[in-house]
Amino acid sequence: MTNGIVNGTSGLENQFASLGINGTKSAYVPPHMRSTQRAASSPVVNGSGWNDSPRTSTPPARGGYGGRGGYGDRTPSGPSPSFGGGRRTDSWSERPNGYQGSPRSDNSGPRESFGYGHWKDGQHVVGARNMRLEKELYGEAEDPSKQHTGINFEKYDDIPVEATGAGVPEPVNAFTSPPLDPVLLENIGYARYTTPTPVQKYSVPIVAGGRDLMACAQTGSGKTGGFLFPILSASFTNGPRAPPAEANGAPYMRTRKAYPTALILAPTRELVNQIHEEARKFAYRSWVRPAVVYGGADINSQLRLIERGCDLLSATPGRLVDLIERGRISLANIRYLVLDEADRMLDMGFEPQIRRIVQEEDMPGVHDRQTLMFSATFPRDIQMLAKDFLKDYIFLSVGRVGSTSENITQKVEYVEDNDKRSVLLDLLASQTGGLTLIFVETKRMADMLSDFLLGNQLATTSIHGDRTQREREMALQTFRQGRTPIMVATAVAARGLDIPNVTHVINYDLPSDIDDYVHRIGRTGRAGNTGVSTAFFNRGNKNIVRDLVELLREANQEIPPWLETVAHESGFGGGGFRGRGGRGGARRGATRDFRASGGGGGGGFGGGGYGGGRTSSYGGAPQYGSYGGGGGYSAGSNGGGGNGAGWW
DNA sequence: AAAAAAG
Repeated sequence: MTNGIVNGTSGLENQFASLGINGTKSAYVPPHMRSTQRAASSPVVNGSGWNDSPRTSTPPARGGYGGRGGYGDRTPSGPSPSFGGGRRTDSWSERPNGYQGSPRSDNSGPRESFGYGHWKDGQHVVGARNMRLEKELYGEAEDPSKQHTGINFEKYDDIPVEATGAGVPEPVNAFTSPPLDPVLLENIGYARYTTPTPVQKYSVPIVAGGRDLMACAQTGSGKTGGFLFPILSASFTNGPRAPPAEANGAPYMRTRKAYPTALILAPTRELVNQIHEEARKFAYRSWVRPAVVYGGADINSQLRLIERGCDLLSATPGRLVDLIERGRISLANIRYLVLDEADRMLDMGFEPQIRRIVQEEDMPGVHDRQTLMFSATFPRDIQMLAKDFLKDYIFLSVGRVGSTSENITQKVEYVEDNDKRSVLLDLLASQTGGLTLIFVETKRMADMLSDFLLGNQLATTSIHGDRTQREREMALQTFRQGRTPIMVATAVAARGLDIPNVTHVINYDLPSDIDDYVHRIGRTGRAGNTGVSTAFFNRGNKNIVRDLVELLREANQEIPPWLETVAHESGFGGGGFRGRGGRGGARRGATRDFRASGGGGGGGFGGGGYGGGRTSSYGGAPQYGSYGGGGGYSAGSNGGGGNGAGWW
């Protein structure tokens, strides 16, 4: 049994492997060689007779799906309203009830059925290709808003990974079958993902091995794929699970209740929407019907949609509870529970709702499901809370432990409240291209500031919780498209949103919690791209200054001397009480497996299985060795601007 | 103290 493994994905053994020295592992392909080699000869898919399927960086042309049979009917007819009877068997449960998976969401005519698969007689019947749908899901090869190119693979392989817990499996180094289902590999190819990110390399075998997971990974590091890939892969292979018989014995087909097998919870509506869109990409042509529910939108249309298929459900907590109360969704069939932005989901505002959904409805217990938690930050007290929902989990930490990405150049400027507007205008005037996201602390300030910017002929939109859902989604859309390249936002946009081409995040108001800061600036510098963040700091922000300085130091950022002085002077005073009971002096930022640092002292470890895992930091290959200047932001504003320590 | 999440 391995109690703890510590690995860097560019560790020595991998370098040896690339030289052919280590014959036992799959050959390591240097990052810069991967796409070319793949396009030239090496098929991604192997081990299941799919080697003849062409794979290039673009989806194969129609008909290029030249695989073999074995998936049964792949005729263009796709699923028709006629199937649905008959008996099936599957490896998840044996129920002679003729259940064939979710109702079709493609019952509007044969042509519309293209792109949707089904499960029949223990076989995954993959739907025919649907070029219109593919275009919608994956975009054009040239459309940058639909894809994640620019991924800095060189940097990915310098990212240290730390996995602790009993029996950590070896990471995978490529998208291959096994362990991934061939249908999923096809979809990954359509989405033009070529190499798993570090979090995916680990999460795939961990989830495939039936383990629970607490994953702490940098923003923009592929967390969504980290849970969607293993869940969808297993779902494709295992087929649907028949819903349990209702207590009243009524045949389930007569109820209009949905029985998802995977549930993904996230803290904002927009994030849930984004996850759902990713799920649609990777569930393409399979039997799995992704669905999404969240508040602020018409519930009846959501009800109609989940009636047409709801196998993998992305939801915000409030609307989900509503639908459970209405008897339209049951969690009795859940196999996989995912908490995205898990530290937020278990924070004061959400924890009671989460507890209700997970523990007080009909969801299978912790031993009868797999639970996965993901976040960029994972404070120790939240980890302790999280153990209620996990069993003998593996803790995964990707990236500089508990710190932010060096892809982001972080600047801090001293700006009095009264000067913020004019400094902001100067800052925006010096912008060149790219999108700018401006964070403020209150909804009212978001309105006022966006009005102010609009009054200065700057194409600006805003997003916050008092705007209608329609307005929120429109704001996000015009921002993404660059029609309003400036967006003023509250915390609603701080987490998880993946908006390509955000080059600048401005903390017009600093948050009081350093983790909020980490998530906010994580809206830029995504997927290996670089970005800039600027924070306006003044005496009102003393409460965050020590954590901020510490964070900047860990991320190898320049620290303005005056800021260091302030941090020093605030001593014990600033921090102190954080309003979140119990957190007290718990060190923030340094996100480690709390089990490894004496966490057992407080009441033992729930699962009981954790023997002696240890955490040690990865000290091997030079991390971010090539990161040099950062591109012209180094000498700038921070030091000079006359912000002496005398202010304090 | 504020934001988010049900209506």
